[in-house]
Amino acid sequence: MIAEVIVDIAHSDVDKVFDYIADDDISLGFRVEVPFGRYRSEGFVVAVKERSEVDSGKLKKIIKKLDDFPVLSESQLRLAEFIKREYHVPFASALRQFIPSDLRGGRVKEKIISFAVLNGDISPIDMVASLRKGSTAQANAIGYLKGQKREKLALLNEKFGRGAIRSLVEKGFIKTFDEKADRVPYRRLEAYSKNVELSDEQSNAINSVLSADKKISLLFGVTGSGKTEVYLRLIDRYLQEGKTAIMLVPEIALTPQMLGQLRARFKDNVSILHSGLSAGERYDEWVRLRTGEAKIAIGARSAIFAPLENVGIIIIDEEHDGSYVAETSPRYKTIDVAKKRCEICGCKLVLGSATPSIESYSLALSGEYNLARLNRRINGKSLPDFIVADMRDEVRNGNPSIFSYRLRKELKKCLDEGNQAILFLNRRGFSQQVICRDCGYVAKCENCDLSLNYHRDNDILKCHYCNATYKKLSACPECGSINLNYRGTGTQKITSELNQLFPSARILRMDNDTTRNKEGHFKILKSFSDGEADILVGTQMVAKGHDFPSVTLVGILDADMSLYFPDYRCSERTFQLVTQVAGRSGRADKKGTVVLQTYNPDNAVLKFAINYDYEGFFKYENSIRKSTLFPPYSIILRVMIESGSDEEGLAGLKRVYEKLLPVYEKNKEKFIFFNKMKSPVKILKNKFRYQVLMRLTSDGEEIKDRIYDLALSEKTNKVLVYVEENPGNLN
DNA sequence: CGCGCGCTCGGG
DNA sequence: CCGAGCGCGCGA
Repeated sequence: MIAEVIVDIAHSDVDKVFDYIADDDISLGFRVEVPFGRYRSEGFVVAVKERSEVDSGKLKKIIKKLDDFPVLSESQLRLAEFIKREYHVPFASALRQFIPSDLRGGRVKEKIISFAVLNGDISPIDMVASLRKGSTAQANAIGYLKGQKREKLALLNEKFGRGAIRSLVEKGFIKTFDEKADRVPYRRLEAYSKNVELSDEQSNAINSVLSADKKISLLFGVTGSGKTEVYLRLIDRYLQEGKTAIMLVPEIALTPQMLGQLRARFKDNVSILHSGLSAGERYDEWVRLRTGEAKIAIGARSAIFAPLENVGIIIIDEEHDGSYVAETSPRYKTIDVAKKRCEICGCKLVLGSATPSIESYSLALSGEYNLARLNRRINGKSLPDFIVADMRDEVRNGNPSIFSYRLRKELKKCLDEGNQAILFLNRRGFSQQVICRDCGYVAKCENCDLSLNYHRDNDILKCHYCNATYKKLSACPECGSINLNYRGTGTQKITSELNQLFPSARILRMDNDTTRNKEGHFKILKSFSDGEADILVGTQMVAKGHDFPSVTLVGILDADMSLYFPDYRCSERTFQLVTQVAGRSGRADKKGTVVLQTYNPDNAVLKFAINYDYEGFFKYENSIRKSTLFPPYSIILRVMIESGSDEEGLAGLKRVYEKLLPVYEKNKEKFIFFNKMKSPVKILKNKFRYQVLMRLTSDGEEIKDRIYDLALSEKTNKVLVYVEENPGNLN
């Protein structure tokens, strides 16, 4: 028999099928070790057949199977083919997504633990009596084991000494046995079960998803409307039909509460895939899914590759979240992969959000998706009220602080009443835009209507989309003020100012610095949830999905920050962030308040957010995208050229540009923009970076594929070339 | 990806 | 004449 093998080398030169002679026990999906060139390589069997077209003299035998089961199913293989095609990566890169990374190279296997029990045929009293005088360690060990059924051998060795234990084993007093360890993560989570009475809206939403003839539903529910319960019911429903389920959440939302809720409901049926797991835990969870022992996979974006068969439903919570787009190769879009998986498996897909992406809502309105709504919070609670603090007034009134008068007042009230507050600092990366502290004016590009970035190195303002440059402003063109702000504030500064304003308040800080270690943000959230602090100060990560019943105040310190970020999605992101973070306030029986600090209280996006007017926002933003030709009304393509050497990088840029130029020349009507340039952040991680930036009309799919192929063919050892589609930033 | 082959260039 | 350096094609 012949096996078609993809060697596990992610390189375009070897990205093709190689035939090997295989034994009968090998079938599609097995990992195998094969002779390759003058070395050996791991590989994936992607097909088996009777005969090969290759000269029989060239054919070699598979050395061995690497696992005793196939690691990939047919449907997973088809999904891998989609990843390869869609994102132009070698087959091996696509296949690697489906297995725990430590499986490669045989780095993980099942964990075996040795246990010991007393030999039940001999009475412990006789054992002790037969010991030589002075064998206290052995006697103690017998005494210890008498009280319990079994104990880990490693622990006994540590407690009583390796010699004593070995001696007891030799005498036959202790018997040992091996057992496969359960590395089930989060086993000790408190079962956290909430009121499970369904509202009419929730029942309707569930029925709508189940009965719709469309495979994909958008579940559009305001914050606190009980989307999670809808997900759980849907999963339960498919489980009862004997099917399996995948639930994706943003990495940051994998909180103890959420995991606890799933464990409480589905017990060992749920498998948690999380970046905080050890390699062994990840492997075990993967095995539990693959063998059918667990039927629900929950995790961040990579859980879309979970080894489940017979999938009934895939749920993507907070579907608008940026973490669903992979930032490293393969740069897959989780929603697109999920759609493909649904197509292959014939299952349902539910996209849930309080603030759907412009793209998703467009598709729901056009009838591509079924639209299910949850318009009210559960238990009839109203959404929190917004108080807008105009920071221009604060500056005028001589308040230089980060905190407006209104925010201080509300904070004091909140603390006095014994409630909790969240302060949200809206910072993505570091602020490079220019804002007038007197009138709120922000410098924008004349061609693109996007905010300009300040470049410290040559002291200019630059548009990252069209490369236009402007002189640095010395005074505000609107009001003439010289009070221009070129930078933002950090969470530390806020924390220390808070300490002075409210010396007795207990403050927790949550940002990239404080959550670096493994379960850092779990700990912070748990501690806040347990009431160990009064105020939580943080960046984006405090915004998502958390449920803290005692929080009655949310402060948004600088709502403008993301509003003028140089990205076509900045309005969308701002609307989403303000809505999400506001949704943390007043979730239980206490009324919530949100103080929103801004230099632009009249800004349309903020006004829509304050009035909880998603529909209004959508119409506004959608028409801007349409008229300025930004996604979903165009495709932005960015070919990145990176090299350790500036000359090589520049040469690479020239090669790529010259390759692409004819495509542009011949298809000008499909291009909105086409140019080569230095990347805005020219040196990153010691690499010189250049780019060809393009915007294609939305019917430019075939051109897109050609650009991928032409650009990637210019990749060399020294010059890295990759393509980004609608990139999240243009650094 | 890692390798070996063969071509080229430059030094001696 | 020889060795180093590089581009290329191969692997089943």
